[in-house]
Amino acid sequence: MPGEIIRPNPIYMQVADQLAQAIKAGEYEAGSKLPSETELMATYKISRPTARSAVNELRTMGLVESHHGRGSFVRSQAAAKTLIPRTIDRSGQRYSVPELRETETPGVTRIHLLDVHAHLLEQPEQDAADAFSTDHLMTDPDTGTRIALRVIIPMDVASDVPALAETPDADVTDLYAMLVEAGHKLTWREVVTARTPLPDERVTLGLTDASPILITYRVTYGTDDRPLICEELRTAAAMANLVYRITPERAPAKRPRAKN
Amino acid sequence: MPGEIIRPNPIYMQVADQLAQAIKAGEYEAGSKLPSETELMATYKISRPTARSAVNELRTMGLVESHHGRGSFVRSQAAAKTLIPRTIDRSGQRYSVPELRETETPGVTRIHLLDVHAHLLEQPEQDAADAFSTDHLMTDPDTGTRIALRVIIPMDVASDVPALAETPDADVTDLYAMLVEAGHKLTWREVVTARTPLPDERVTLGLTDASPILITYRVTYGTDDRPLICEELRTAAAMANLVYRITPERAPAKRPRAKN
DNA sequence: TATCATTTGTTCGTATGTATC
DNA sequence: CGATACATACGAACAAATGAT
Repeated sequence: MPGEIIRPNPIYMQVADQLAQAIKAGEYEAGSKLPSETELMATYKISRPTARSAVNELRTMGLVESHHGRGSFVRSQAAAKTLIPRTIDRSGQRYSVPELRETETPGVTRIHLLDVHAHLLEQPEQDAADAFSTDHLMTDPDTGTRIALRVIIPMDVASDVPALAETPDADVTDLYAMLVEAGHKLTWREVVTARTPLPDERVTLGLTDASPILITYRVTYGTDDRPLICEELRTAAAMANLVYRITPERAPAKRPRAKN
Repeated sequence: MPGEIIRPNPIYMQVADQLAQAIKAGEYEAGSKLPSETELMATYKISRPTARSAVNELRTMGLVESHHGRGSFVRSQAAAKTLIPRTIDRSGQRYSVPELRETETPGVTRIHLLDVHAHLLEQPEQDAADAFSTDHLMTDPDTGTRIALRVIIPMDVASDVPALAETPDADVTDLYAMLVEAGHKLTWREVVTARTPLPDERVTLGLTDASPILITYRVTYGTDDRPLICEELRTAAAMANLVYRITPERAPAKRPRAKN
């Protein structure tokens, strides 16, 4: 039994803990109002900064959301979420992805590959290659959920498949078709992570708080398992979930992809 | 052009923004020390609470981590992460999942189905059914990353397949085998989300901060697309990523699974 | 329409505790 | 031991959004 912390937890943590447990236990219904900061001050005999810190904890835990001038409200635990299917449909030699409503016309820029993309596209670390980068912004018409999609096409791939260089902002489905046209046999792998959004991501995704965003990197591999293009999708985890269909593979743990 | 916000952003946000951009631009190397709160107070002519708020933003964004008495340090952006393959291997009639090192002997409890699980397992909302719940805790021996896995087996499924009720804490691979033995033809679908950990999750996953955790719900479907069991996996997104292999489907967007 | 009380958001000041070097 | 640095906590004031009067 190694050194447990004897000193009691900070007050704001204790308060946050009690409120969190009460919420999880259903003592506050979804959508109902949390006690105001003034009320918390009274019931727990604490100062306002402490009360604020406690509520702040609940906010970063995603349990409540606060509204200026109104109060803090319990988030519904199972809110209606946009389900984003991460599947690919096949019809003959054409591969299509589930459609998403495009909000703006995509913008194409020429960039140096960042570390993450360079690693996924198996580019040499130093002297990272140039690439086309296309930013799409989609919106779910039902829920208003925004989804950002960035498509990365390395220059060397664009050289081999000139159609890509002409319309790097085409639909992903069409990009796949161009690669097939160029004689590639396509396979896909996707890596999923999550993090708290950066300030500019909050703006583009229309987020009001710092709750986590889901990020997926989908890499398209061509002949000889050569990585061709990378799609990076970002969306608020509280608004949308990803859905995968898992198909059993015959090969025994093919390409486990050694650690970074 | 509707009302853009003219009022400048809060000071602490502006400071956090500038620091965040500097970090992203590589002006602070990974592992290097951020200016101390006192320095921030001087350079930006702000008070201590404001400086603290700015650093706090960077902390919840996962860009820095603070150490009592030492300072705040820039997190390495591309830390070595455990890659968790979410694939299923097939060998004859046996389906196996990639192995994870078990840390503790799993504990089995009997529970009422929670809303999320009930929804995924398509149980009636009211009078939610009972279920076996098994908690596994795994650790990546290389990185020390902890992974929590919970397996949910509804009672009605356990009744139909008595082997499940006997050893609900068996390896998932064996659970699949029991279902196949009972005559089921298995398919899988997985839903991925993310959120900030609750206090107790921080303890079980050994987290020091409030950075996001990845959560996946894998549902195993049997004959007639009947949902049988649900696996819930949780791990820190900063420590581990999920890897999927995407196999094109012939059917056109089969079962889009209407929104919640 | 205007006013007012309530509530959260931001910012300052100050003090003390505690870990690190 | 002392200097530095972050963590916690209190008090105070004003701003801004909201909803009711």
